[in-house]
Amino acid sequence: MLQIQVIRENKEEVVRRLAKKNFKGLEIIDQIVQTDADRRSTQTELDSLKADANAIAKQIGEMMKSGKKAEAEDLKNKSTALKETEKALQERLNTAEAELEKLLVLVPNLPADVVPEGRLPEDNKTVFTHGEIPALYEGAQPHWDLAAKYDLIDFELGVKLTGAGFPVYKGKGARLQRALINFFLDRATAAGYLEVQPPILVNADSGFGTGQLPDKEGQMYHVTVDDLYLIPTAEVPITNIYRDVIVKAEDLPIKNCGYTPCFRREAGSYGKDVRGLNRLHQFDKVEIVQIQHPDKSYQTLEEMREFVAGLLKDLELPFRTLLLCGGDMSFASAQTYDMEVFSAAQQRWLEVSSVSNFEAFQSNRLKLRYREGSEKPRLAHTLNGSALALPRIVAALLENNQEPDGIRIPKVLVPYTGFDKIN
RNA sequence: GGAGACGUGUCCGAGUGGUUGAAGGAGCACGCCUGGAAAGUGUGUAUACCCCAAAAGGGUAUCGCGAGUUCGAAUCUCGCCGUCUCCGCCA
Repeated sequence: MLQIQVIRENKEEVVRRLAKKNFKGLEIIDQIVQTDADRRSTQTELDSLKADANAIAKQIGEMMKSGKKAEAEDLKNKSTALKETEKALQERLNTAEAELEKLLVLVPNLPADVVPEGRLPEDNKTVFTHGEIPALYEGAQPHWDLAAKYDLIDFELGVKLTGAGFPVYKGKGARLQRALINFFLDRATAAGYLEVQPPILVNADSGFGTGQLPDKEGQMYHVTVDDLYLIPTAEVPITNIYRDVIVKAEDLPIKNCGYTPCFRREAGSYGKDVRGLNRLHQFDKVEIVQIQHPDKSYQTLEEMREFVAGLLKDLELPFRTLLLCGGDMSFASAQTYDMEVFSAAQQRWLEVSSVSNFEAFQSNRLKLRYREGSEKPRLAHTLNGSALALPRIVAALLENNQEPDGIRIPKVLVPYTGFDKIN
């Protein structure tokens, strides 16, 4: 959520920058400015009315003490009359505030200046590539066939237990999952991230805090009996740890990491995009989150990007880093890098990580602030990134490392898997 | 899940309808004191929004959250959330 002061004071600039994000509701900005003006004038009026009423109440109190009952009665009537106006104004203020919030929540974050123009994936800018695209032997298979061949993942069984998109990992397949999770967590910890194990169900306040609600309500599984949501990413509970918190400036950056399963309804997905591990309803991911001072958040974004790239290098996977264009970025992000690995049998790039700086967009919803000395609290910046999402990593590992006699495990993972070959 | 008790500021803790944003204490910050420290002592110590070009200053709201009663609520009523104790159940 953008800060109302920012919109109020820099309306032209906001409109201009939103255009890059392909935001079509520019008239919303006008409505916001107008609703805000109404809200403020109403509050001014209401506050002064309340001040009068408070003063009268105080006088009545003094009269009651000194026994001037009759005079107090007069004042009571006067105060009762004020209350009628007060009630109407209060309702108007409530309406204006609700309306303002409803509108503000519709406005996406402003993209950073370096974000390229464009609305399609083709407009994303490749800023880095690494590794050779492997030449596979004759008869190489896509990961879903390999998973069946070596009995690593049972998609059919998942359908029986739950439904499509909930695979069952077995044997070395399950072990590989565990190995990757541990490897990612160890690396994040070594990089200074504090590991946390958050709940994987969250309440509506948390969903709102990171921007999943109300914008993407349909993307989350909703446990209606208890009104809780299954998290689509650990970003939600981890970032919400800092909801309504004022941290000391010297404690920044705050670095947290965590492993959680993630749940996404993925309504509307179909075809080759969802084949095998490409898109699941439940998947595992290690997430890194930072709370940072506004002056340093872009430097931090680059560090996080480097960190994720380091993981992919160590896993010996060919990858590229994209700087997303305005139209392809998420609602809440100011700047996003996507990391994609090349899946050799499918001959396509698969997104395995998204690293973003949200600037103060999430903080504003979260009321996440930092304080410098004795100054007024100011909104902190939040950042997060996948480090990493497992299924597509597994897909690429299986496909790229397949050899006639089995699938080779990258060296860094062997201590975690306990085997160097799947056969 | 059932019964009961409770929920006050960074912390402890007073406060059952009338200048209470909230006594007192601790902690913290700054100053005095000291060779230095402790002790002592003085001052300060929430957040949001509104008015004001800004600062200064003023106003409103906030004692778990929300609604209500009242001229006036931390104090009374209702709902919700949470904590504790006992019972039940259980990994």
